[in-house]
Amino acid sequence: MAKRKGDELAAEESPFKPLSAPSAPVPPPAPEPSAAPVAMVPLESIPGIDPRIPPALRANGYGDLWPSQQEAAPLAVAGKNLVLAVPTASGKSLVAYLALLSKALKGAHGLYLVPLRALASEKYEDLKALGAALGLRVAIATGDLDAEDPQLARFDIVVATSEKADALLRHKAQWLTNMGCIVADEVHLMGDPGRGPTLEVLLARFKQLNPSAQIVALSATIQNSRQIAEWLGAAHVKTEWRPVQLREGILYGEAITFTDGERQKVESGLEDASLALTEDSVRKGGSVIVFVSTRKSTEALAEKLVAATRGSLTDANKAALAEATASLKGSDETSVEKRLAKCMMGGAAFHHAGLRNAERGLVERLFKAGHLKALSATPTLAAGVNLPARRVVVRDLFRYDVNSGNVAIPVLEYKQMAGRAGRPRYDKVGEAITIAKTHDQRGEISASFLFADPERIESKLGTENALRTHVLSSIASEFVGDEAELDAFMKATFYAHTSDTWVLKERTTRVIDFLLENELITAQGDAFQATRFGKRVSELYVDPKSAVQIRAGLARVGEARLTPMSFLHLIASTPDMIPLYLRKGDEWLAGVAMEREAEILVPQKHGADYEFFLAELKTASLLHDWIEEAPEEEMLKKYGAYPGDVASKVETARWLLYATEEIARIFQKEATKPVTQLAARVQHGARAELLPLLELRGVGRWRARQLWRAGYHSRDLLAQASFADLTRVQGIGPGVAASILKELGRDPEAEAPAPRSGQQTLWE
DNA sequence: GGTTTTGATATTTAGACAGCATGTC
DNA sequence: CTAAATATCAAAACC
Repeated sequence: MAKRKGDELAAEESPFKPLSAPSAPVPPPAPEPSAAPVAMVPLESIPGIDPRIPPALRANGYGDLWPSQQEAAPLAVAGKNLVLAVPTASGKSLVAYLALLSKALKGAHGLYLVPLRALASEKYEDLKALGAALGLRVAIATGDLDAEDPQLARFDIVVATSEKADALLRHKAQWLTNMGCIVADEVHLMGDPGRGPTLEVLLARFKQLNPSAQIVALSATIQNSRQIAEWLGAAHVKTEWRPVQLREGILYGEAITFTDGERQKVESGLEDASLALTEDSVRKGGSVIVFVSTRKSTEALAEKLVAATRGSLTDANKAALAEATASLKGSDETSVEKRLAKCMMGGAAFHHAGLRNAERGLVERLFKAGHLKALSATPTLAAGVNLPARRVVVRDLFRYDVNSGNVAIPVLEYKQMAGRAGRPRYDKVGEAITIAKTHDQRGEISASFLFADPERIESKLGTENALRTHVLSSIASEFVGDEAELDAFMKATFYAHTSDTWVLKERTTRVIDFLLENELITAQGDAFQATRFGKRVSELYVDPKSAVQIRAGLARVGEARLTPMSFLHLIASTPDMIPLYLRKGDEWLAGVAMEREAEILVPQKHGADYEFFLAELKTASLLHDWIEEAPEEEMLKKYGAYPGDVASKVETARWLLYATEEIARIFQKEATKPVTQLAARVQHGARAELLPLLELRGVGRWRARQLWRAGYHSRDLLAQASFADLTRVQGIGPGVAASILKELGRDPEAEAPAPRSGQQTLWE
């Protein structure tokens, strides 16, 4: 048990004593998680566990059951419904795996739902290894990852994002309707206004489709996890235990005061609080993540963090970082990458969603391996893949919100960031530290974050936005055939479980009206049926509002001067595309608006909405530059965007253009061709002239452009080239050249010089 | 004379799922 | 409408 230093002082000054205002009493500290040896329970002693499971787990590095798992594991194995509310990194995945594997060994299928694609990969790797040891087949299904086999039905366990699972249900994947076990990871996400309703509807649907299926919901510790358990008819297990003890504290001046009352001086010569906290920990062999509220802060801070990390780099660290930095420079070198490389050489890095996925992954790997000593990050890192640090500094507890200025971040979010502290196997304790600038702030932070309970989570299904898409999908997938069935389904949701349903009823009626008016569904008496349009919209997984807007735009095709910009703006004006921010220097967009007026398919917005129109145009303009092969660095500057932003806009555009193409197939056949071509251009980021070359395997935008420059303007011209000529083209090596010729029906082996020893060729 | 520091003022603000059918430098 | 950190630019201090 921690010894209290300076009790007297603590009694007077500790921010953890009750505050003066009796109306807001500070709850007493939670019982200390015991750092003492804990009673582990062997896997083999779980009642009824299949004897094949424990050895498979042990072979994959899992040990005995931690206290946090001991109550839940037997329930999971016995096939019971379960809501497990535990802190991050306390081993809740293992409980889910136990449930899935137990069911699968009995021949029932399992589904593991996650909110992030990166998380899907992580869980898939885990389960694949376990499955291999048990003779079970595991697959992954997300928007951007190969489902190894389109016949997902053949797999015993499928890992999927909730949206992907929802999409599969809309396509009436029969195998999904008789799942034996459904795991919902991070169920507290049900309270997210954007994506929560999908998870909620999905769980309600599974409950309806197969009431005997086992549901295991994993949650962060939230106030009303019991309520979720009641809704799901599940046992509720809540623990605070963590394998690595977590200490939360507040830095004020030069010392940290922890919630147990202990004080600790920060040893550093650096002035700035975040830097001092970093140097203090890194010098003692620790690692640090500093959470801040903006991307810019993340970069500015990382540049300064170097002062705190550089001194602690070993030669091995330096070598690894030098190698990694070199790989970074291999790609188009943008200023963000230069900046990142500079930080990395000093042992620190920044991490936010503006980085490309590869860059984010690189930073994560280097930090995990201990080569990077400190990271500054936006909340991406708190919700994403498992990336712990010995010390977590939550620097910014407020974040800008468009509606209300700077607002305190949710307690749940603070807890998730704090929960990243403590690396199992490396650290005895993890520290989560916030910074107080004034004496008063200490008390405020303590009461509002460290000792505060995370918020309740509330269903966000009651908004028309959420209902529009889910009511349509219910009807289109024939889960619901009339008003009574719709009511019955709505009554089975978490929303209905927690609130009066009259609001829901009223909004549902309005949504039905919207769907009827726009001919997404038809009604005969009380019975509903989706139109061809409605069915397709549901399957395409776009917001019905987007689809209606796209249809309206397509109807004007004859009146406008049709260019790529016409369609790019059409999709950018859709609620499924989040537009780029409008910034100070963006006045040029007004000019574009004038020039392009004849090309725009959507009626221009005026007055107060003019800025929205310009923001849509900005997004469309970025996509237009992309397909005109504008140099990336130039684009990033022009739009104030990051590489990751371009990638995400391109991804969304591809998806919406496909939807546009399909909608055109129904209503405006003559528009399909230009849209198909545009979609290909967006996919590759290239002008139309390169499209034939881009169909070749191994040829992307860069190689295609090089081939074009070398005079190969068509596949025919290319087919006549000699192997030697091709290899002289910038970016085309012997391997690619051979593959191109082979694809064009030539026999490169006859022409190619014998491959040098050790060099791999494509046709071996 | 040129450079750095200081200070007032202007500017900006987290994240990321989905179709379908195969592969960038 | 709200806030705070960072960027920017000009003036002042410094070498």
